[in-house]
Amino acid sequence: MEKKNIRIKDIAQLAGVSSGTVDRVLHNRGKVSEEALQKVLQTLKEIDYKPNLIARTLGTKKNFRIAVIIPDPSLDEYWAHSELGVRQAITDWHQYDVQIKTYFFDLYHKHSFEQVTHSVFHAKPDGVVIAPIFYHEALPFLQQCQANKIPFTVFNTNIPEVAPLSFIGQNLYESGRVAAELMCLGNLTEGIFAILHINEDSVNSIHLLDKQKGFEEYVQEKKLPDVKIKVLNIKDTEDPKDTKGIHELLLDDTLAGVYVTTSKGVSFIAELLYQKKQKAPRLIGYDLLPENIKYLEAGTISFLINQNAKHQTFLGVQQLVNYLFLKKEPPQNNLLPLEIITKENLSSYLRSAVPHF
Amino acid sequence: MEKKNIRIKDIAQLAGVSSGTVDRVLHNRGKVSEEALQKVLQTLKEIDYKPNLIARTLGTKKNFRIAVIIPDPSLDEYWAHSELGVRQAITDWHQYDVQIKTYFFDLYHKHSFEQVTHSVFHAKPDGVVIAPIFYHEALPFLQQCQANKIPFTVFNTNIPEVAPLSFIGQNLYESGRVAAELMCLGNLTEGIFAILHINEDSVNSIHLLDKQKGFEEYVQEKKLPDVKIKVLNIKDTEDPKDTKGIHELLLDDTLAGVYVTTSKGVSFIAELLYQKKQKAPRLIGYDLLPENIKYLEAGTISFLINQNAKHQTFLGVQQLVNYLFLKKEPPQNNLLPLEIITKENLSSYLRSAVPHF
DNA sequence: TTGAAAGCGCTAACAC
DNA sequence: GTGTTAGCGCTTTCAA
Repeated sequence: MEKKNIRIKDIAQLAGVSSGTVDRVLHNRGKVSEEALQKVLQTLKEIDYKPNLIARTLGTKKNFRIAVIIPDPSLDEYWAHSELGVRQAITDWHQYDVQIKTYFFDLYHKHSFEQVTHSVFHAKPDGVVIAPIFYHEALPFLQQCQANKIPFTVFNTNIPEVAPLSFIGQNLYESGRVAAELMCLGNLTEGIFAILHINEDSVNSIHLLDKQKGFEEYVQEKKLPDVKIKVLNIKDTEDPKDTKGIHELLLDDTLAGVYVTTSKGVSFIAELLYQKKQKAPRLIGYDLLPENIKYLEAGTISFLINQNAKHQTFLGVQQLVNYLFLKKEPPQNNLLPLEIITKENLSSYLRSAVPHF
Repeated sequence: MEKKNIRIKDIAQLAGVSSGTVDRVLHNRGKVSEEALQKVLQTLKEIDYKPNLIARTLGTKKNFRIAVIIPDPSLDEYWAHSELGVRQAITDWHQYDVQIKTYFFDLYHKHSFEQVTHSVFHAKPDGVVIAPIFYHEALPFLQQCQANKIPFTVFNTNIPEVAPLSFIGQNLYESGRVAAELMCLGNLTEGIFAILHINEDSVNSIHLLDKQKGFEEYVQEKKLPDVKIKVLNIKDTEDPKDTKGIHELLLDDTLAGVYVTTSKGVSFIAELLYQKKQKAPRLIGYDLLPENIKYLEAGTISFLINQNAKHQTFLGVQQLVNYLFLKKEPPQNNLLPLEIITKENLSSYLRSAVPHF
């Protein structure tokens, strides 16, 4: 019963070679005679060898440098959360020889993204974690990484063409469906449902369309003849020209619900509704930003769908480091659950920390 | 910048003692002179030493044996999920010298619980993970563990008196509030709300009362004069005497919602509602049991609150092993989020696995 | 191409 | 009490 674990030494003994040779075979580092190779492969086939990852890590002195590329957190609450995930990872790994360096780019200027990726590439890190917001600019960079065998994990938005080590994110279409479902709850089945894309950095808009599509299709499937869906794009909430549509919308008595597809936008609407103190439409938004929490607790926002920026980022780094450090292959796709946050379950979410690994 | 990490060796050097002494101080194994102790403590205060957990693990040859005590999974779907968490942990740790043995007891017979705890205690494991369903029987056992310095983590239901290494579970009062909140959504504010405790093993009933209280208080706070709450206890769904009340209830036209506090009970109600094809009251239950999933997808069940048995159990084992193996103190309380599952976000939950550590 | 051996940071046994 | 030392399983260097 007390099966001792099989060690490289054991394999060496069984195969009649030295442990060095076994190691060379295991990592096909070459410099192994055909004969020795066969002997080792043979014994490997016969037994179930699982390397001791802990010992491996200790044996490898290599000090990794990994680069995390995200939007500047000081410009955006959502990305501020994301950065917390990096922070977490940094402190987690600090004591080992893993240096995690964060590179910020300006969410609103693709040029700054290009600059950042250039300097990252120049720094030749051992791995990259990236939120590839700007598709067209990210693509060549990631291809470069690929060519140079720099592994990378991608989160927030995927770029499947470059086959990242892993992708962490959510299914946005389903996210839209969930929002629609929550909107329809309790026979809220007539009037206007508004979909608001607020303060979208234009690059993001493609993804917001996925949410919109999910929302629309759900409503369509429900066959609600008395529901009208209205879509509004608001570039800048500071610009009266842009917000005029919103004010009109909110005055409409038949407005039954508002779905804001961006995390930062919903508190703007909540604020307006809160001020006007009118019969409030149901309001659904994203993420546990401080402002959003405030209005969720006040009851102005009915639901928040949690995109869990912190967790996404943390997982991205985690999986990359595990891969580099422990040679542990992560799952290729990590679609996180679409968490529904209400006034009553909010605190249970705020309490529970990001899982530590 | 390239601060090398501080090793025990470094501390020894700084304090002018040997690494053996430092180790003794760090783990207060005694056999250290007051003088040496002070010198080491002093340098420890001056620097920020973080042990290399990886090296520590490798250095400790001890092979741990840990016992997991849960209800027999073959008797109960909920606990079947729980066991999956143990399985996960077993495979995770198998290759290291951690032997995890599961002990099942009969959920419906406290005597079997006693028997199991006896044999566990007899086996003198290095640690225990337990779902202490039977409070009165669990208490003396855990006190025994305490006295014998066998660390233990507790999940599902807490026994704070014995100060477990950690507790993993949910806040049941809040859980009830969430259920009530979901029940009231969309102005479902008149008629009967039924709270059903179904197939409760009598020991569990105390905890179900927490849920009930949360539900009732939420409704009370909402001040809904047209809502009546009805509480039913159904011991055995096979017993016509017990189920008579249910059938009557379901015939009542003013029945607006049904909240089933146990994970196994809700599919029974769903089945009845499904058959009768009547104007369905809103149905809320617990957990992603196969039957429950079926009725959630069919629309008969509106919401499931996920208690995440698998994750709870997995975490329990995980934290104990981390403590034993890496000497990593877990957080004392782990109240997991109250996850709201609907038809539309279900698949996102089914997809996402238990986080691997 | 191969084997032997040092060493990663820590633990624990063993002399002194 | 204290310092020394031999591992833990793996990687990696260095002779042979």
